[in-house]
Amino acid sequence: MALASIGPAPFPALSLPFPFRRRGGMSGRPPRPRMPEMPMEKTFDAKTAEPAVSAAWEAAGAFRAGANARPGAEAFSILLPPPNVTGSLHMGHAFNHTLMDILARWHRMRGDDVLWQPGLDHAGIATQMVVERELAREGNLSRREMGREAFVAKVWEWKEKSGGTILEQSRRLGDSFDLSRNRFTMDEGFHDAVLRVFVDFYRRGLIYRGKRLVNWDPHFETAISDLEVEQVEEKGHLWRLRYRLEGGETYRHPVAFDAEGRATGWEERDYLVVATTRPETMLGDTGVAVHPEDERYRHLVGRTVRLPLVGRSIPIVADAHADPEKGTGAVKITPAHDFNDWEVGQRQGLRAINVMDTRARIALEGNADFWEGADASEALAGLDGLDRYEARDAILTLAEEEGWLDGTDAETHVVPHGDRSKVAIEPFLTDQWYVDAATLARPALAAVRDGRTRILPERDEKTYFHWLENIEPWCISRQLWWGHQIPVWYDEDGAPYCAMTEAEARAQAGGKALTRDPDVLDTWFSSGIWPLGTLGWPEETPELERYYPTSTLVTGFDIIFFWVARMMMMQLALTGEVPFREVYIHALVRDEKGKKMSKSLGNILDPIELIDRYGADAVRFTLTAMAAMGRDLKLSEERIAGYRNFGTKLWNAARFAEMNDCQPDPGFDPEAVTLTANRWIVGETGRLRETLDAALAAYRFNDAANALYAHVWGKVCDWYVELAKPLFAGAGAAETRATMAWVLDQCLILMHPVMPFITEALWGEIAERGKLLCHADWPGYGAELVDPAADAEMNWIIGLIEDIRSVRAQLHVPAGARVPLVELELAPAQAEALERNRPLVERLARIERFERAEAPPRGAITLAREGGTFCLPLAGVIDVAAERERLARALDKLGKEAAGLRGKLANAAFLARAPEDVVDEQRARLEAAEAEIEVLKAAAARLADLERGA
RNA sequence: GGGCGAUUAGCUCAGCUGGUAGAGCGCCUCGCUUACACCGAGGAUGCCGGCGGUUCGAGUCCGUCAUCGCCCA
Repeated sequence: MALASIGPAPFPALSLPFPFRRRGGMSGRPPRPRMPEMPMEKTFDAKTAEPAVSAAWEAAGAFRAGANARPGAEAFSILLPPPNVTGSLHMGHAFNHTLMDILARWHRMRGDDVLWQPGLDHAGIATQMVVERELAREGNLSRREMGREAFVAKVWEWKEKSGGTILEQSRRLGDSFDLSRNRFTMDEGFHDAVLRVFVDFYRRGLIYRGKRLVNWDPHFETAISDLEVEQVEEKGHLWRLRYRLEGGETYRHPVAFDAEGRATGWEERDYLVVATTRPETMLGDTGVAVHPEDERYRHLVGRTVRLPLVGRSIPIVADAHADPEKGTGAVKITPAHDFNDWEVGQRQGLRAINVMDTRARIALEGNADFWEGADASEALAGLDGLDRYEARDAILTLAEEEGWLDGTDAETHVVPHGDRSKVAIEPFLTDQWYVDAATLARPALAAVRDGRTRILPERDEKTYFHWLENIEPWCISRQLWWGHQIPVWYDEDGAPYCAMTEAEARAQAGGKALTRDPDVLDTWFSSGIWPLGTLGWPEETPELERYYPTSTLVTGFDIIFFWVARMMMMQLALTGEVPFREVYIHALVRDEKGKKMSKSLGNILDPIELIDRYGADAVRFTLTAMAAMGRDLKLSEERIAGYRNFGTKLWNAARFAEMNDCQPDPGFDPEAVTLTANRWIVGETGRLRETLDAALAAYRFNDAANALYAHVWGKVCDWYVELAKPLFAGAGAAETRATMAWVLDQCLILMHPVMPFITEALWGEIAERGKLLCHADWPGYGAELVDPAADAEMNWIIGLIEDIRSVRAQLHVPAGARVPLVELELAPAQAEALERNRPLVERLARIERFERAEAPPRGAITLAREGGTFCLPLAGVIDVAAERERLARALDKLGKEAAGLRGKLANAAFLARAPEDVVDEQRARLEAAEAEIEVLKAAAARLADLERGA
């Protein structure tokens, strides 16, 4: 022991200074003897220690791919979901990163070849938005004014300047990713890989161009994919418009009904009433649909109506899309501005007339499609150029004036909105590029179905299947400037040439003049190849060979579709191999009331602020402890404070060890210790390692955190440290000191993945070490360290101490008073146990002396324990009434338990059908309960005597 | 409308394969016993949402209803 106490360090000094270490190393001086005048502080100072620990890790290159890998190690690779360049660390990242970091550190300590790959996403629309806003604030030219090239240059400039702060912030959390391998989705190599995928998919027919309705974002003036659309419920109106029948047609329309719903009154009409939530789109109407079985309108199918305002003659068609129950049962059809209407139009052969521009303003001038069959009018001219909502009002006003507004009803309905712009999406007819997602989905489904990739929790596997089974073509072109420009060139006739470079495209075109498609790719198209792209694909790099497929993907449920499913599809299409073997999907971090954290609600907890206040370890431990699989976590600051206290507890246990000269002994053999308490805590440590590994292997992070907490606080601090105090004064002092040092070292090692900073700091604080803690060997011991005899003995002793304390407290024995303990009956095993551990009981239960007696002294309190009966002679000291109550409470509880057990054991079916060991267990419990009842009854009787006598 | 999930101590939640209901915080009573007051000792608190079923045995499995939440349309 006491190895470091004199002379030079037992290990060659580390090449890395520990600025947080006060002894040795710090100022370049050789290690000095212990300096009792400089004890550890009472609390861990996270603010100063964390940067120092980070610096030590970095100086050592501790997180480089393969660091600390043993020869022939298995690879463990994990990808950081690349945050947006514009991003900053929020609680969701903190949670996500903490879980990944735990896995990475755990595997690294186990000697696996760990690669944790970090990087950033260019995040097309989000970044373009941020930079545009910046430009406006600084009074610069707008995007359009400066032009594409200059704008993109600005974005790059901005990215260099302020992008990637999130990775800096991640270091505060302790993220152990390999920053030397940092990648960006717009890096040159990555860009080439993205284009290659496009070209490859194009050639294989997996990417195609199509003219169809897309979700158009009028704010950003770009197409977006289905996933980027949010359905928002809104209060709106249903307007009824009258479209006049052509050719002087009239019909009888039912207007009065009897109780059974039969028509009893009719009126003669020369018009059809259509109901709509979007009157402004009527300019593009090319039909009216009624349900084929709707008796009210059946006879009108095939006739035409005249579109008000426009004068276009449009047919009445029979289509099941028209719901007789909704509105008037007749619905206007605008194929160019509504997804359902588009379908109807396709089925019924109706024209699609686009009446808006890219900003969702009415666009009639020069609109040949529109004017075909329409009558020019002043009213129409007045609508041209109006915003869609202004146009709505104008049209309604005209309808009222002209008498074709039939009526208005209030209605709530669901309106699609852009998830970034928050404006209503306009279904818009354009040419876009699509990925044939259905084809790509098949292998992605198969890979999860046959277990090549496992998705946890299972529930999310279902979500994944459901989405892929019903997948729609993926629109990947965006009318933005920031992103990977689509590698397609067109000749004068509009024929496309897809190639990696313009030169190649020109060669394909036979030298014709070409212009490049101005659009860029959906951000998710490039992040979709994150696994391959970061490892150097399409080159056959050693990293690709070593780390692909990656081991685990840890990510939130909100990007299962956006990212996880698409990575599966794309990687499989490119290599035939899955991108990851396991996917762990975690839930959302919410505020303490369960609300989603959002800027507008102002309920954001900023992880950096919390780290400043409580330290990164506390934040990490909290997130880990709350990470029950698949459940959202409600984060409260109190909880974080609680786990900060936990760190302090560990710190003080180490401080206690230091004050008592417990130095790690490299030759310590945990199996060789002899004292019961030492054998017991060694066994507990063995159990912890097994529990912890099992929990981490199963992604049961909360189980891991709770096991650590229960061990460190509940076992080591509450009991072992207290037990060690008397032992330090006795014959086993040396063994106990060594065991204490070992136990604490094991705590540091096992806690390190979750609380890396405080453990690394303590590791350096306690002794000179050959290695950083983050590279310490993960132990392989387990339950073989458990000595059942020592375990049973210690638990019996602990139970006895607890009983005595409980009695003392309940009977208001002054906390400082020492009392005698009288042994009445004691089985041989228990007698030996007590004999061996007398000093522990004496100190922890505040016993004055041990006595033996045949019968309980008058006025004594009786304690019944398995294998022994004790008394505390407290006559005169105790509160008799309180004791009566205590006994009554105890007897009541035991009585209930015994009754339950008796009932069970009297049940013939139970005896016949339950497994033998269960039956035996119940019998043993009944016996124990009955024995205790006897003892307590006797005690109650004596107490009654005492009360009568007194 | 379709799918998924939740309902357990005052609060926030664990409870994996059915076999004595747990944790943290909060609360109450004591306590500066030299590791720790970011602490220690002790204590109180549960028709495990309702109903029905399977089982020797159900918080745990099945059905159903209610309430809440999320995703998709």
